[in-house]
Amino acid sequence: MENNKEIVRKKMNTTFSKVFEKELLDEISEIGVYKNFIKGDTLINFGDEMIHIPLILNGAIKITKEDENDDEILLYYLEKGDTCAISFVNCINQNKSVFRGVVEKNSECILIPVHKIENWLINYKSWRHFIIDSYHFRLIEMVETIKSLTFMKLDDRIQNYLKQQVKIVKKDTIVITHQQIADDLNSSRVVISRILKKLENMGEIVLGRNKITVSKSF
DNA sequence: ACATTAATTGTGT
DNA sequence: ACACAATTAATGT
Repeated sequence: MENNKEIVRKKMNTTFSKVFEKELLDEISEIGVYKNFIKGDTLINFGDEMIHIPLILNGAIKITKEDENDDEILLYYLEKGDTCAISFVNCINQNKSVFRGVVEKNSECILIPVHKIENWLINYKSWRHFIIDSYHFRLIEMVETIKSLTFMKLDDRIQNYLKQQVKIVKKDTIVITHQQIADDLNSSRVVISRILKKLENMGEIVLGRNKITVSKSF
């Protein structure tokens, strides 16, 4: 694949040109592998060895963790310009992944072999910043999530969830069932249905089978 | 066009 | 939480 290099370079320039310095961009085009993932693909699973770090060009990846009763907890989504910060820990100590990453929306990624990661931390300021920022952002986001878990009513959690989805698909119509929402928020379908109905009556959203349309002001 | 069926959503207890 | 009713989409005839 000789033109892989070209693709990587072009893609990097559109999404990451502001983030990384020239030399690093060069290295990435040398070594990165461009990959396309479609919805439903599993990027990384529990126990998998981390051999690559993904840089997300677009689309969305859903990151989950399994709890004791092996149901999944939704941690966060990776979107354009993101990377899986948590996975760096795994790489650096050669650990297996504790998380699962499933493609939520067709995504383009550039895969970076892990052995480069550490060198770049030393050699490139922009890389350091990228990683640390990424960590910082995740941390903030997780704090928000915890806050919403402990303090916020399910009503608000659903609203947050919907906002998130709207952002991901960039449309105001989400294709999803109540059951799936319930799974993501660790609630039950009936409760979700009731709250969604309430939101519909308040004019915030319009419900349809397998879809939810949020109003403009949402 | 109509009937059947399965999946999703709504509601009362 | 459960059970059941109602609605919707898909499929076959």
